[in-house]
Amino acid sequence: MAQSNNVTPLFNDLAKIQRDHNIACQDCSLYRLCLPLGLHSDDLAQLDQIIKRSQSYKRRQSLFTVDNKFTSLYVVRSGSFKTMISASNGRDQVTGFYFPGEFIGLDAIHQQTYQSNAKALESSSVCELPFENLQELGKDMPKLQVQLLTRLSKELAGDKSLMLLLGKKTAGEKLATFLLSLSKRFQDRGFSSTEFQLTMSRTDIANHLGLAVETVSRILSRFQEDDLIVITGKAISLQNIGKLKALCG
Amino acid sequence: MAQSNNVTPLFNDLAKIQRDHNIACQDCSLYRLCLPLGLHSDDLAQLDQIIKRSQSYKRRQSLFTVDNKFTSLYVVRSGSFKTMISASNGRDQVTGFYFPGEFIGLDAIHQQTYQSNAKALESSSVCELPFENLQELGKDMPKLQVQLLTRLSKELAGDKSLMLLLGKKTAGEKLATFLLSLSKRFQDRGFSSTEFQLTMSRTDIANHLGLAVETVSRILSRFQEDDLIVITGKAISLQNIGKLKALCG
DNA sequence: TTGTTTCCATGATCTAGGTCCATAAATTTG
DNA sequence: CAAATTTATGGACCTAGATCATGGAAACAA
Repeated sequence: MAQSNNVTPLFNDLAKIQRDHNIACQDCSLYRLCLPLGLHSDDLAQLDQIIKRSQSYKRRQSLFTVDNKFTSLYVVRSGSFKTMISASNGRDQVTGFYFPGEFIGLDAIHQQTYQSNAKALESSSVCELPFENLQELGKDMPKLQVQLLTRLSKELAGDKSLMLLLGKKTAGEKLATFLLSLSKRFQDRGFSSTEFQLTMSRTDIANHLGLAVETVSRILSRFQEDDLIVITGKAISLQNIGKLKALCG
Repeated sequence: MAQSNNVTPLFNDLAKIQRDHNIACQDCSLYRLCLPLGLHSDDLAQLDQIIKRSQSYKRRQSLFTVDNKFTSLYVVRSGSFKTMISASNGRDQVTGFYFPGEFIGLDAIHQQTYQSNAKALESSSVCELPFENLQELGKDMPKLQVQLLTRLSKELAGDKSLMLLLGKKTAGEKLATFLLSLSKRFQDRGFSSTEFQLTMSRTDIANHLGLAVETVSRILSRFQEDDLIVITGKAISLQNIGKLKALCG
């Protein structure tokens, strides 16, 4: 492709990438889901200045790893990430998946070191928010602080639900709940709530839900037999959201 | 006891209770663990004014229940609490236990309604922090905001560890991890790290760890046979913290 | 193109821990 | 205080889902 004799498409792609990455918060399609929500335009301009945009990560590349010094919060701009923590004996737990507009690193604030490994699931990009600058800014911008608290609180509530899932639900209920949670998040982001890509591997899903990979495969096959979903590789289509909801327990 | 002809002990008890409950933040034994950490004394005085102290709850009494309007954060002053969330079919999950100096209700900020039921495990008391006042105060008190963020972040990190426990650990590992987590928290509060009361029922423990009550009983008995612990009803004594740590996985 | 590796699906077996039951101890109530 | 209820323990059995094993399909490298 680099030696293509027609240079226009490549040029356009690059231009588009530039544009997407340098876009100001107020023009960003994620505005509604992201930190600046509710800020006045002059506050927004200040926030804009401290954000480091345009950070790209390839599949499997780490955003940070456990015990790295905590410097910044990250907001997913495009693509997706997973976070993992490890038990002393090597077993690990995928603690979350993160999609555009979602924050990564919130659990690092209290210790000033990152508490997990964060890895890109596909080619992805983030906005980096240096925490010190953010705090500095927050002093004169109460709404920013409220937004941060809200973000943390939301993730906390989500994790409590996940505890219910991990502790009390059957394999089928876990998968149904997981698929609907993804559906909801994609819908909130303006994507289809019924057709999307499972950017994480089956192994990641299994791990996250406290199941074996084999179980995930089997249940997904069963869901397919029951006409609840159609799966083709990583692409999934939810055929009967009502029944899936009923299965969540 | 009310008709005791010697009135002095009762009078003293009441005086003590009064004193304990109205004590100012700066004189509180929980100061080090609580919100005011790092505030200057005039800031502290302001915080003192918005705190509603002296709220007592009896065993089983609710601090709040799901979907109640969120108005305040609570800090445990004495005693202990549990929080629970419910699946649609009645199964529920104990999402946390809370001891003196710990915050309850942080996951309610984002929805403005409480996300769980919070119940006293014994006669307990809390300090109530009306959130609006707290936010108002936070505008001129950056350190207060940082403290709040830190609190949230800490609970978030704890919940991620709990996900690892629920998803990946065996029954024995779960119990060992749980006991050591309590031990650590009591130690931080200046209590014994080896001798304490399990104020929650075996059922609550089982539920929290994603186990059956019977399993909890059996494992605790096994730990006792192996001279790791001594249990007498709700009182527990850790005999071999080293071995317990090794069992955590 | 052909290894090489990673990922996914599915069948066959095994087991940790759940469920069910009975009893005993502790706590609450009247 | 006894009666009633709740809470704790332990045995017998069973099942959901883990583990083991195999083969095929993508993804990746050389």
